[in-house]
Amino acid sequence: MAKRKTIDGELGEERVTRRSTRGRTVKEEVVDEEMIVEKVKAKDTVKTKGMAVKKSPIKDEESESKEEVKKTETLPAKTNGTAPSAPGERQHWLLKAEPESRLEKGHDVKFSIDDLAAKSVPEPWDGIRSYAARNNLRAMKKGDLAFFYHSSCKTPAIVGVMEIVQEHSPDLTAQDPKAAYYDPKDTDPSNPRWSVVHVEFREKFSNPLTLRELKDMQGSWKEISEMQLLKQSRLSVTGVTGGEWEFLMSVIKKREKGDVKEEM
DNA sequence: GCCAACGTTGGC
DNA sequence: GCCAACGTTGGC
Repeated sequence: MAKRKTIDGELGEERVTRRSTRGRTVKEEVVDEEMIVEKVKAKDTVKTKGMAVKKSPIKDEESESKEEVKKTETLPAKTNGTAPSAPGERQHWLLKAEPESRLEKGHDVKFSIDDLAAKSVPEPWDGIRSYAARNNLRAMKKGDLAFFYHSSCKTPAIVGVMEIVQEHSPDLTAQDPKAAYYDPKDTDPSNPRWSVVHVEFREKFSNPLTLRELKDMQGSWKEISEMQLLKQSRLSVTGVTGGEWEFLMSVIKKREKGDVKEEM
C-alpha cells in the first residue's frame, strides 16, 4: 500500500508509503527489509508517513510503557475477529486507506487499491496511530490475507485483497517531524511506539462490496452480524473471522460472475 | 479510579 | 457540515 501518489515521481527509488488509518498513506522510501532493519536499529528517520488512526497523543511515555503496555498495548483489538488462531491457519483482516486526496501536514495521504496494485515491492502499511489498530498489526502473521477497504470517500467499500508478506516492524515515520503522522511522543529509540506490516496486492474486485451493502446484509445474515468493522467503525485495522471472510468472498465472487448482485 | 470535557474518526 | 461513536485528558 501505499503511498500516495508517488507513482510517478520517482521511480528509481521507489518509495513507498502507506497508509493509515484514515487515510492512507504516504510515501516514503521504499525500503526493503534490510533497510528497514537498519533503520530500525539505527536511525530514526523515515520519512513517510502514515496516518492512520491517529490517536492522540497519548500519555507520556511512561505511562505508555507501563499501563499502556498492559492494557492497550497488548490486546488485539477487541474481540472481533481477529483471527483464527489455529496454528498454521491464515488469519484475516481488513485495512482501511483513503482513496481520495487529503492533506495531512502538507502530505497527500491518498492511497487506493490501484496505488497498491502499482507497487513492485512490498508496501509498508504505516501511519497507524491507534493502539487497538496497532495491536492488530502486531498480531498479523506472514501469509495472512486482508481486505483493502476504501474509507472517507464517496463510496466506502471493500475493494480488494492483499497479503501480509512481512510481519510487524517499527513505524519510523512516527519519528519524522515532517511526516504526515508524526508522533512527538514516540521518542524512545529502544521502544518504538508504532508498527507497520508490509503487504502486497493480490486482487481488486470488479464489483466492490460497499459499506452500505454490508450494513444492509448485517441484519439478515448472521455470518457478518458481529463484524468488527461494523461494530467499531472508527478502527482502521480490524479482524475478520474465517467465517466472515468466507461468507464475504463468496458474496463478492458470486456477484463478479455474472455480475448478479445478489443482494442479500 | 471516576467522569466530564474535549478531540478525532468517518459515515452520511 | 453534522453528528454519533469512541478514545484521551485531566480534575477531583
